[in-house]
Order: sequence, then C-alpha cells, then structure tokens
Amino acid sequence: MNDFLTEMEFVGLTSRLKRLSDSLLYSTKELYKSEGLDIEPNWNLIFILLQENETMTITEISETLQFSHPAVVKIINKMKKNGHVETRTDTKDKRKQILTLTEKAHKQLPVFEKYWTAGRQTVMDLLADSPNFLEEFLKIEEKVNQSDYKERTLNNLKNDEPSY
Amino acid sequence: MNDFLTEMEFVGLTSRLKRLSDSLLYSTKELYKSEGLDIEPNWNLIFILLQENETMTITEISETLQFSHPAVVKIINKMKKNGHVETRTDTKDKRKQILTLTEKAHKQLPVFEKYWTAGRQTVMDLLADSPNFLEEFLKIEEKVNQSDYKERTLNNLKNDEPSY
DNA sequence: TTTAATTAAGTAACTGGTTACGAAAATGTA
DNA sequence: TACATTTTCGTAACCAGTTACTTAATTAAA
Repeated sequence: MNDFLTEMEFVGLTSRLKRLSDSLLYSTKELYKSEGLDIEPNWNLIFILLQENETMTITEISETLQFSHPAVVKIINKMKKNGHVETRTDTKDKRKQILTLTEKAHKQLPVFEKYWTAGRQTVMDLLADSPNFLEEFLKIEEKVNQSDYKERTLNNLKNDEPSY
Repeated sequence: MNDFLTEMEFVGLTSRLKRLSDSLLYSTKELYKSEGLDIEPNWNLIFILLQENETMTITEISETLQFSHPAVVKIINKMKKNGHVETRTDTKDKRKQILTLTEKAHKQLPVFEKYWTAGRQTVMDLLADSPNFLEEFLKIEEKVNQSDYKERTLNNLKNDEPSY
C-alpha cells in the first residue's frame, strides 16, 4: 500500500481511523443508493432500537447511541420525511416527543434486514484476520472514555517537561 | 460502559469507529485551542510533508495523504491565512501550485513539535494494552482497499440468496 | 498544427456529525 | 405559591470531509 499515514505509525492513527470510518460510511450510502433503498447508514440502529422498545424519545436515543441530541433530531427528521418514523407529543410531559416506527417501516423491515445481515457479514469478513480487533478496540474506547486525548496529552506535556 | 453499539457487535462497528475518530478530532481541536496554538488537527501531517520535501503541490499532498484534493485545498487555504504556508505558481506548469512552509512556520515548529510528541505519546498510551491493534487495523484497511464495503456486501447478498 | 484528451486546482453544494444558544415544560425549593 | 433550576427539544452556525462540476494548462494524436 505504501501509505504515508501508516509509516507515521502513532501520528497517523487518528487520520487512518477517520479514513476507514469515512470509507465505510460513503460505501454504505452508495450501496443503499445503488439498490434504490431510501434509507441511510445509522438508520438501522434506530430501527433496531424502535423495534425493541416500541417507543422512545429523542433524548433516550441520543443517550443510547451516545450521539448528541441534535444529531438524533436530524436523523429522525429525515426518517419522518421518508415516512419511517412518526412522532407525537407525550401527554404527561409535553416536552417529550414519542417516536414510533410507521406501518411503512414495519412492512419494509424484512427487506432492510436482508441488507443489514449482508452488511454484518461484511464486517465479519473484514475482521476475519483480526481476531483481537474488537476486544482491543474496546479497550481503547474505554481508555478514551476514562480520560480523553486532550487530558492525556496535557499530562504528557507536563511529565515530559525537563525538570531543571 | 454498557454500550448499545458494543452490544450490537458487528453492526455497531462503523459507528464506533466514527465515534472514536470524532472524539480524537474534537479533543485535539480543544487541546490546541486551550493552549492558544493557532493550528488544527491534521496540519501536523502537512507540516511534516513540507519539512521532508521542501515543496509539494496540492495533488501530491492529496495523493500522499489519500485525501480528496478539495480537502487539501481547504486545509492549505487555512494554513495560508494563518501564515504557515506560501504558494507560488509553477513556472514550468502553470496549473500547479508550489507549496512551501513560511519563515513563521519554521520558527514555530519546535513549539508544535512538543505537542505532537506528547500526542504521539498519548496514542502509544492508548494502544498500550492493545498490542495487536495496529497490525490488525492495517489488515482491515488493506481488505477494504482491495474490495470495499459496498462490493463485499453486494457479494454477500448474492451468495446468501436461497437457491431454489 | 489543430484538435481532443488529460491533468491540476478551485468552487459549490452536500453530509453527518459537533457545540452553543434559546424556548417551553417540568421539577425543586424558599 | 412563586421563583429558580433542570430537562427536553429545536435551531443555527460550524467543521472536516465528500462528490460533482468548471476552468485553465498541458499533452497526445489526427
């Protein structure tokens, strides 16, 4: 491959993560587009959540997916426009929007699921030669969660300062 | 952590990659901002390239980093505005823009390098308990490079079709 | 030598995420 | 009970990337 970012080792990792993440994202979009499916990447997560839980609010979804709530608002607006999700205001707490899957969504789910299954298979294939990947990736996530890049780097700066 | 995306295993991987990548990106931005450095994530890669090669063109950089060329144009424009990069038109081929680091950039490099070193240390720390990560990540990159998500998933769809 | 094809860079419009801010509703407290 | 605080959602502006398109310059070919 002769990849400059790979040569950079630790320096290039952030960009490589973004590159892979973007590549998967765009490729998924293209897949759905080329197959004429009117869904987008990530929607599967919300479909799954709303199937499992029947009804959820914006905040609940954003907490579950660890997305910011405006991100969820945007996704849900698109899904509403496509007729896959309906909202109604909670009568007990009028701040809350109750989200549910529409009849159309339920009808299309079996088709979507074919694609999600194939996609899951793809991820399994990609990981086939990397048996420790998921486990080690989780460790990194946990570390970042515990103390983020900024904090760690500031710490390293302090500690590496020459002590006159 | 009790992370829905982690529970989803293969389904959630794409989102987790994006989440980690974004987290590193935003954290790096915050770091630079809080420390009053007028640089941004990724610029280090271009600084390194221009240090090594003295002069480069937009296209050369975009090929080396495997970014789209408009992405590089945007980054370079910002770096020009900040006075870190200068451009001049190639006299032999007037389509090309020759990029070089400015005097200001060279002067500030030692300061920047302190931060980049600390950042590299952070990545090393994050990877400390994941000894196979880089190696296995590379394998995934190579696989995606060889046949992307869309192609693989379409293939899986074909193969998994029931054969009546 | 003229014309067609290719290459380099720039611009526009879009994407999926973010933070910051604001309004309305619910909750806690003096 | 009134007022302050918190929560929920929505909107705006931003960010770092993308694709699609355009223009200008170079190169290849008739």
